[in-house]
Amino acid sequence: MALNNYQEIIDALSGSATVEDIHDVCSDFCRLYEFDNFIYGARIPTSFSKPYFIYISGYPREWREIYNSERYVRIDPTVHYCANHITPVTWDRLRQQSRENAPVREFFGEASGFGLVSGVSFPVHSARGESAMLSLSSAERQVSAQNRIRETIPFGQMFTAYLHEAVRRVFSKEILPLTNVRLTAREQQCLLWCAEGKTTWETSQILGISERTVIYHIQNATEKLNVSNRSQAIARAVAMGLITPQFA
Amino acid sequence: MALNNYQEIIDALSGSATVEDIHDVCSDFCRLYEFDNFIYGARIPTSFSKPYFIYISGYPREWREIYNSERYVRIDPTVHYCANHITPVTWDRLRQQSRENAPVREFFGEASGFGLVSGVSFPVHSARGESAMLSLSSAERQVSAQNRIRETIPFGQMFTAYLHEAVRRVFSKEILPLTNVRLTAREQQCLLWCAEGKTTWETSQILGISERTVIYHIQNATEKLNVSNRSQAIARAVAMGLITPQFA
DNA sequence: GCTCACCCTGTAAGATCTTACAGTTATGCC
DNA sequence: GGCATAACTGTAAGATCTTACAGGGTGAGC
Repeated sequence: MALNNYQEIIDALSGSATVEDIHDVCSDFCRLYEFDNFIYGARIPTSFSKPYFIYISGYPREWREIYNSERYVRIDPTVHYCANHITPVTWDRLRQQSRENAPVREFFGEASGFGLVSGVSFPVHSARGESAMLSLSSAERQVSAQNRIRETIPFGQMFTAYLHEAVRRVFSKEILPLTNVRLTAREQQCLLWCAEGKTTWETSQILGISERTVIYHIQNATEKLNVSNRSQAIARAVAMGLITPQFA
Repeated sequence: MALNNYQEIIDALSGSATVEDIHDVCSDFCRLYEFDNFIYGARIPTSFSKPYFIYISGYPREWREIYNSERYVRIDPTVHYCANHITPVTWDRLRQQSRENAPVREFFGEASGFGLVSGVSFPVHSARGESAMLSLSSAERQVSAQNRIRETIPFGQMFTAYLHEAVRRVFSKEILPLTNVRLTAREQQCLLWCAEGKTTWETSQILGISERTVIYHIQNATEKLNVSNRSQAIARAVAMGLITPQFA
């Protein structure tokens, strides 16, 4: 498959049905924009203590194994950056920012040994609390790759958004039961005011219904969300964007 | 100020210190990519029932007034789309999707009367639960504007991300006191397990501390977050990304 | 030595939430 | 009419959370 421009790549993403399809499209994207490798990671907020992770990786297996066993995710500045920002970042910049930080310097050094010399990382966050990132790497040094990387950034960022949507679609069977709960209007309202710190009685006054009915709705929401109490229902509902208010 | 490419625009955004500066950069962006007008809106999750809204608008004042008084935000499909998606969308597509929906058809028709004929909307979501969107409009019909719009999309999406960051920076005085709470490790842990549906006693067992101490930490977190009880503390902490776990 | 931030713990009364029991009403669809 | 869904309500025991009281301990930095 030869793809000539980003529009075809985006269309190919929309048509992908399996992880392998998506992997291939990412490889195509790398070829098109002259990167050597990629890795995509997503964190789905199915639970706070044990979220659901999705990886699609073209990185060397050996590096991935070292990365996991050494728990490099704790010091990997691309992960930390992408978890907290919305704009792309070049590894060069992260390297500069953490040049005082010995473990990070060593981390970048070790990665270079696997051909991950320079690169750029794209964060993306969904309205449902999902965080994802795509890193594109090059074996060239940043200096020579710099201009090419800079020109690629808009396309990489758009690609990352579509990539995450595609991943979400492909993994829908696994994550939909956990993320596709539908609450009724009353359930949302009761959870909303509860999340605002109102007691059951206060909520009943706000909504003009009895205290018992508020309990009833929150109980139903708790069952739908498959959680064990009000606090967890609120946490899940907020994380999943279920009680986000309208733009009004 | 004449800006020739998107990189200069991005740099100008980074240098902007006031809403007016940002407004000007948006106008420049419109000129550069041959759009006629723009509007940016952001929703900051300071509260669920009454979030904090930020608008930066180049739209006709008269249309904005009609929009507000008629509460068009309830039917505006660009708002609904951007609140739930991460990829850009052309108004053309939204129009097609809702061609069965009379109020939306009329909404688009009325907007056209103010020069808002065709356009594209870019959503962006932050890790802190903020939702924002940028709409770029053209007085041309979609058919003739289509190709230009399509080519602009990657740049528009990147611009939107940087725009939101710039807005966040400029409005930091207003929103930081509400969004920049720092919780200690223990406070985060106690809230996390509480958000996972654990009781105080269960949390104390997980963390290896007494029940009283868990109450103590949750109480401190509740005060820092300036909220009234555990449920609200969890809601706020989740919405602000304070108890998001590490990528591990 | 002092301050500060953080972590830790106990008791007890009262407020609030959870869960069990047991229902009524309205709407829309087959 | 039967069925499903959603909204609504009451009582009561027991679990859990909130708030008030009152403390002790550690490490970093001035």
